[in-house]
Amino acid sequence: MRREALPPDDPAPAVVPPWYDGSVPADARPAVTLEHVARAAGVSRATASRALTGGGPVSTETQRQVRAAAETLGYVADPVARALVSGRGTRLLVAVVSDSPDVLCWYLARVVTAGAQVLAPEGLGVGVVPVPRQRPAGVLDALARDRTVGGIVLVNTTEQVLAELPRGLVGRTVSIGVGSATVPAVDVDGAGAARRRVEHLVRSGRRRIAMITGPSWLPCTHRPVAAFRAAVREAGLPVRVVPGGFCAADGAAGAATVLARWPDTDAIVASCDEVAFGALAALRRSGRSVPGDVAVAGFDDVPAAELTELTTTTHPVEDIATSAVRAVLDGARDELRYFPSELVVRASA
Amino acid sequence: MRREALPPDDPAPAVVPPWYDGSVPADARPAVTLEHVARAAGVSRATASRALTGGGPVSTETQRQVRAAAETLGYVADPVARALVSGRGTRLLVAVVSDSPDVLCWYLARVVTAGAQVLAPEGLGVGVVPVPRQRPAGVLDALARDRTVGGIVLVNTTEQVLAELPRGLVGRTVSIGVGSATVPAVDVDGAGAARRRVEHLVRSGRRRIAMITGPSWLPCTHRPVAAFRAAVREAGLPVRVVPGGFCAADGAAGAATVLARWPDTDAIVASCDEVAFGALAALRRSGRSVPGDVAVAGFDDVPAAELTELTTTTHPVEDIATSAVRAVLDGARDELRYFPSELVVRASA
DNA sequence: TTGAAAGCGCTAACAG
DNA sequence: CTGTTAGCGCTTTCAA
Repeated sequence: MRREALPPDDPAPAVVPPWYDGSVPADARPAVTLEHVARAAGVSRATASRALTGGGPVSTETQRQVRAAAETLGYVADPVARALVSGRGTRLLVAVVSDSPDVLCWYLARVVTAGAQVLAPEGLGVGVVPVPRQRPAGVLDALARDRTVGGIVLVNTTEQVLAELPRGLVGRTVSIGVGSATVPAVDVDGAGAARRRVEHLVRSGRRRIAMITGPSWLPCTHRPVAAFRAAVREAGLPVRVVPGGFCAADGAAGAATVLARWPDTDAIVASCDEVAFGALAALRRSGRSVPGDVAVAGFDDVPAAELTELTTTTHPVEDIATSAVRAVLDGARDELRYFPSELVVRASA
Repeated sequence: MRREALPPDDPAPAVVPPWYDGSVPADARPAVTLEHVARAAGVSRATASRALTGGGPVSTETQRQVRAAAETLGYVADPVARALVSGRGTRLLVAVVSDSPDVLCWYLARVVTAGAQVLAPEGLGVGVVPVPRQRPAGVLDALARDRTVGGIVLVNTTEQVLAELPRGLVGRTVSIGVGSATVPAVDVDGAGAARRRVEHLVRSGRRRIAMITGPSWLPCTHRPVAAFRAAVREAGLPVRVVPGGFCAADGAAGAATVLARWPDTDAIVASCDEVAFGALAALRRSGRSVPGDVAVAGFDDVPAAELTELTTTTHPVEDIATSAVRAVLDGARDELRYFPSELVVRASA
């Protein structure tokens, strides 16, 4: 048996089993396995496993020795083997709640990439899977049953998705946006972002401020709207809110509605930069000058915002995604957490 | 033994082994395994495996039966188990050659996300790993040794990385950009993009066209430069080329150099949109009007290009990434392939 | 508290 | 061409 013949001090055995001589390169084998660590520490594989994972009783002394051995040997548990036996999975999925199959937008891309960077050192990967908004249960059940998935990060979460989340996914699912009793959530402080923009506009003399909201089916957009209402009301200003979305077209339509309903509007707060760009275009078409007649403030601080001198608030997408992924890795039992959004004053407001 | 007791027609055994009663939900087990397929087809697991993977001799009739059984049972091979035994890995890594650890840019994000979408249905994931430009060998060797990595997509590939690619990675590595005898490559047709922009500029009356190049350490930027030189020379125009990069600052510096060296320049071709934006800013600072005095054409067609009315050429990043990932999955033996880049005429040129 | 042993689902050598 | 057998590296029972 190869394992018997293995010298304890040889982390990379010279004898290559024949089945590795084929298509798979010999050096694709792990340099150091649990067996090596166990031998170095003078214990069994089982004990070494317990010491390393904390999944059972081990004496403190043994644990110390095993950990030291693992450290010196540079041992990293093979996620593949671990996943096979424990069913913990080798990848984390970003589940995007969406009606359209074309789920690729800059926001999702940033979430996925941040996740990929966090997970790569752990030997894990990320995937993207669309979840139909109307009937999410089918896809969610399939994910729960899929041995390769270790956890889920929910994007564009709705109440329905939260309600229909299979029990098997609880404890390894984290939402970006709204959460529930069983699903912790992380999000940007959209309420603060709304408040800060209103405060800035009021400070600079605006008195008739309108908001173009995000898509109403998306629960995480409700908080900023509520915060906007509260902020303008506190300032003694009229509450002007029109429904919108996240696209430039929504911004153009929203701005048109605003101008039709309240022609004296002197500032527009948009749900995101894209919507602000649409509003900007509509404003110019209507003959209004920005920021002369109407000030415009966006949200996200995308690269184009700097280019077009759009006043906006930041959106730390990478921080949020990283935190969500870490939370999944850590058992998804943290509380809701909001990440700060800062005002970036440029020419448009 | 559980396997013996398993009725052939019960794809999801009712008896749950005790070790699945813990933290791992029972339904995380695969509904139907190779064993079920084999029994249904009346053959051994080994034969079923051969029939399904094509990795050995099987009679056509047996193969047909096994495939039919797999089909009706809805069998999908567990990538985890497959990876464990075959060493084929459970994830694909996007290896970004870069000096800075901050490898996150929109381009990489699009590549990673496209990859994640292609790989998710296969039960595989993606990861991102930075590769130091100066001494890539260490990281590359580690990747070759890592059992969890199934393949590599190289981004920002240099000759040195290609030369130092471990043998174990050959056959499962594809480059986006330049390739080599052992590493197939896919890329955008940057040469065509350069030529098309020059032709458009010449058609619209420009006669003194300068190019701001990409980073010179990046081999895939050389082709567009060569194409630019050839195109202006063919048109009987002076060849004006200054070194640049991919950032707005490179564009600003490049434009300043161009104006200092050839003040009568009437058009600038940029290595990418970001550089074009920088050039635009520098041009305006110098009092030149765009497109009146100087036309500017970019490359990539990022969202901001539409917003700022920048004439540019498209960059089908998702198509390229998808094709690279598929090529890795298929054994990385395809030829070099260029994806077309189309001219998008807007106000700036 | 520890070790021996079983086995996750699959592939590949080997003998028939 | 097929079945038997032996594991991949790890976790988890179970008995000591």
